[in-house]
Amino acid sequence: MARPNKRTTLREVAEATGLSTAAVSYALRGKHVSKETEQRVRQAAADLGYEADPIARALASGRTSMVGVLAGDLQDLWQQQLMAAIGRELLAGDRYALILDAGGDPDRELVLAKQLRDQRVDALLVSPVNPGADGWEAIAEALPVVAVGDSLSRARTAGQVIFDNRAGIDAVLDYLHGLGHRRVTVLTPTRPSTPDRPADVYVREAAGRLGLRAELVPCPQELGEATAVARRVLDSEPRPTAVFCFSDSLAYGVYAAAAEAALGVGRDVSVVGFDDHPVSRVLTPPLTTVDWGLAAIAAEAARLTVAAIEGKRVRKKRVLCAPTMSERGSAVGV
Amino acid sequence: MARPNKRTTLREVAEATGLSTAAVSYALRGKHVSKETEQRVRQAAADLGYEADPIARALASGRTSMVGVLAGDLQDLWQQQLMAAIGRELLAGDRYALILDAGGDPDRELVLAKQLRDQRVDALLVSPVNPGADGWEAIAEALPVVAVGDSLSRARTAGQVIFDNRAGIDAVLDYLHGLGHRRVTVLTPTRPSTPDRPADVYVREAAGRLGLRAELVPCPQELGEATAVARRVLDSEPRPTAVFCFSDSLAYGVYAAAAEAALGVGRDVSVVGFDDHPVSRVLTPPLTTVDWGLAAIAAEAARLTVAAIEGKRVRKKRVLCAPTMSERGSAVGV
DNA sequence: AACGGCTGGTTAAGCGGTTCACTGATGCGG
DNA sequence: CCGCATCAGTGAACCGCTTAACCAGCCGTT
Repeated sequence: MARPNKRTTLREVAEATGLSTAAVSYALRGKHVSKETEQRVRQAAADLGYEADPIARALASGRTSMVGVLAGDLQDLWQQQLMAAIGRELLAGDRYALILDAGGDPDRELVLAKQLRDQRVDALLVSPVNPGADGWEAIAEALPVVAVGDSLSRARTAGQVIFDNRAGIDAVLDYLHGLGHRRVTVLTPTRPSTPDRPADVYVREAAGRLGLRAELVPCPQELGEATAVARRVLDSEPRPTAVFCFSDSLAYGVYAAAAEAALGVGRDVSVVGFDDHPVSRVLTPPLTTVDWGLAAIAAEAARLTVAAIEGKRVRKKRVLCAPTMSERGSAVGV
Repeated sequence: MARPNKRTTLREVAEATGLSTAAVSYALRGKHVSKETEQRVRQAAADLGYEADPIARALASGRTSMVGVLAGDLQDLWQQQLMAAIGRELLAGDRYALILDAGGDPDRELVLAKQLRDQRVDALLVSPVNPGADGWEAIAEALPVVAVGDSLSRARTAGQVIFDNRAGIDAVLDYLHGLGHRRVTVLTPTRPSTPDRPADVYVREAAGRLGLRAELVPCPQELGEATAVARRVLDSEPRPTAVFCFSDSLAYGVYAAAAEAALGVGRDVSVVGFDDHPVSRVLTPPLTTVDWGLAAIAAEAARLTVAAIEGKRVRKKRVLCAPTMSERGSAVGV
């Protein structure tokens, strides 16, 4: 009763055409009716300016045409880019992205996921998020879940777009090792409750293999806080010769801290990022980073999600994204 | 019928307590029932794990607890930031942001606004968007519209958060003039169908007043395209001594183009931005820009929106954001 | 004693679609 | 010419919640 705005309803179209509401409903979705009445109904609907109410439709059919998108941390600029791209991609397919931001808090992810499920979204697209916790099962049971992220998730999903993190990490550490670096600090996103992420393990393994000292330091994505952490890292004795950041956002913090300390990035300290955000190439020196192909990721994620909703069986439920090193000027030999 | 997942329904709670569904409905919203039954119902609901279905509720009540947010162009990094902030802000008030991106296409804005209306969002929050076109009236009639943007909109709105664009533009051009610049190129977002935006007018007026030559050049926000445009600007003869960009994203394009041409920003050409995106301070030299106070904007926008939904009368329906020049190293005297 | 006014609750009518089960024609092979 | 499948279309039961309208007590008035 809240909004007494008179939308034209299905019933009115039915009356106008002298058909039953059922017939109209079918006709508008091109099912089960003769070509002729379909045309008649379409015409009448257009004349009356009828458009189906998504809410009513959702209640009756159980479908909403909304996809819940759960972002791990929208402070991360790259994730902002990804969300924007996913939103566009879904909209192109006449679906809406309901984007929620866990703000880097792993405990929050599940709560938000449940909220999205209660909103009756048709599917859930979780982006860099850790679906390791219990409770995800219950959600995956209720609706298709597509995961975009670091590592293969053993949870049941309708699809996964995976960054081959091990390959990316190996590539970067190999690269740094080749340049002669032996003391590397690795800035990782803060994720208090998940101490043993695969990424951390990959780093340790690669470091062991290469015989270099890699110190893992958790770091918030927000620039101010990242700068503060980077400040401490650059102040530490002995100073690492290189800093490897798990996201370009974190690398920006290192640039800021280095500038404050009058240290030259690419001269006094090497920096490598992990995303290839557009602005990274604008920095001085341009940030050497790892490109995952954001556009493709967004497209694949959307494709898998839509396929899952429509119940189509997809050829590849798992898409592996290979890393490409964008070698620029921020990392040099010691 | 689509999802046969058995949620607990209101009816089940009613049966469990021996009350009518109406009583339960009232009780859970703390209305019209005795303290005692309210407790009893709450308990039963908790025991059964009942949570109201938002869709059914929306259909019956006409309220969805979703706010439609229309972004003018999510290629702009600052708008990404703004959307993220608005999303957080609304979520904190138990509302969801349904964010759609017009991608810089003014013709698209109205279409998307209508889609949001049809989704029965409780309110519409339009961010840097031009609600000048016809058709907005019809939307404002159907639901409260809050505008965040450059200029005072004469359209009926439930609230406005306005960047005092004239003040910002004056400040920048005064500043550049004071530094001795007389030939300035102004990069403005592309908005084909709105040739006479207030901002353009402000620029012309200020330029006239100060006696400096200001050339307006439209430019897409996407970095690659912005770089291309900037390239042409920097190649032109005579080269402008300063480039004033209507968003920091555009300024990044100028940085990129300048680097290619081996021109030093702040040496061979001055650059001023218009947003103060976090990374702007990380560039070399740090970008001189105009800060509007993003956090406050997001908070005010959310406040106005929520107030409008709840029908509260607000004290200030119009919030004017004053610009602050963040004077850094990218603009210097000629 | 009759009356009016709470209080705490019930009944039932929606909200605007979807979809299942069913009916009346029509077409068609045998 | 009959039985049977097919096609178009209808009726009505939902989907799960909100809310206007009504009702039965109970208490305090005049």
